[in-house]
Amino acid sequence: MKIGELAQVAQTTVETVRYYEKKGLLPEAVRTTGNFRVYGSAHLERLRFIRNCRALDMSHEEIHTLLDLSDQPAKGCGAINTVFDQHIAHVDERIRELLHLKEQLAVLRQRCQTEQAVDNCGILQGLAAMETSQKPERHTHLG
Amino acid sequence: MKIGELAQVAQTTVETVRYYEKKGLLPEAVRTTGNFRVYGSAHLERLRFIRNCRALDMSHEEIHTLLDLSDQPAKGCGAINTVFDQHIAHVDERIRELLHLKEQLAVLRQRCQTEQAVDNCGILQGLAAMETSQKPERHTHLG
DNA sequence: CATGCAACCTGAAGTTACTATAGAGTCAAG
DNA sequence: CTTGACTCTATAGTAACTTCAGGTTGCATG
Repeated sequence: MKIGELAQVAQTTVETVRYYEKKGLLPEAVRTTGNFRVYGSAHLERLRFIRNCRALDMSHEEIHTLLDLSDQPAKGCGAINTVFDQHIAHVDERIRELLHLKEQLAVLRQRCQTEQAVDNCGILQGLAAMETSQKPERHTHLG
Repeated sequence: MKIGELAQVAQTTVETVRYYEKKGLLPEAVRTTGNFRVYGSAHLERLRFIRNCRALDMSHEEIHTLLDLSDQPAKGCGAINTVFDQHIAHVDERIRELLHLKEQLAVLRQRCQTEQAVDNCGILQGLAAMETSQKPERHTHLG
């Protein structure tokens, strides 16, 4: 099949497929005489795998690692489980961060219940006065 | 004060300060004869405000809007509250997304409790077989 | 006075994971 | 033989910075 069909059955776009190839997540496809890419079921499987990992918010780096590991059947799957567990930890971390943010936002929100003059707006006052305690170190690739 | 001191007291970096100026979040600073930027307390206040908004994961666009609104004391703070409420909704949405992810990850994780041959790894099988139901439409700027 | 060094300057490129655009080539149908 | 859908490459844009290269400024020391 050609790239359009591949993209469609894998629920993604043509541009994304070409992008994955350029980034080395998908192996290069065979070309027709007219220079069109041609794909088989192995490509489709791999692309589906990648898209599923992305749907779980894994980074390309994580996916690359998983693909490399699964291409080496000699080794067991311990390393795979490790990558997976680390990713779960990323997600947990980000959830904790966001819950903390939500709390701070709720506190600020309470400071302005009614429409007022800007000078009296409790939210603005809070935003100006807050002490930036949180350092923006990201321990996760999740935004 | 010069840019280094400003950055330090506002808990950020020199590069970030220059970046905010270029992007129009911070007004341009007066320069010394040697072309060094010089800042006063108004700049510091605004920079702190921006950093606090960033600590709450607001986008530059949201911050820009807030700054514009607070520069117009004529109007009330209704619009400000609206921006704020929308941001809270962004955070909530992202939390929901991540909780959903976490659930899917947990299910997958259960499929491989022990070290095995790669071919038998339930996680890999799951990643290959999953149906990409979730479309990656982002209703939030939070990654 | 020369020299060293930290702090400052500008402009451009790199980061992530794509998306979008421009301009050109391929191929099957009418 | 032309139309139109599909494909190709290469480049730029997105968010919010960070990093880098290469060049000043200004203060202190020898």
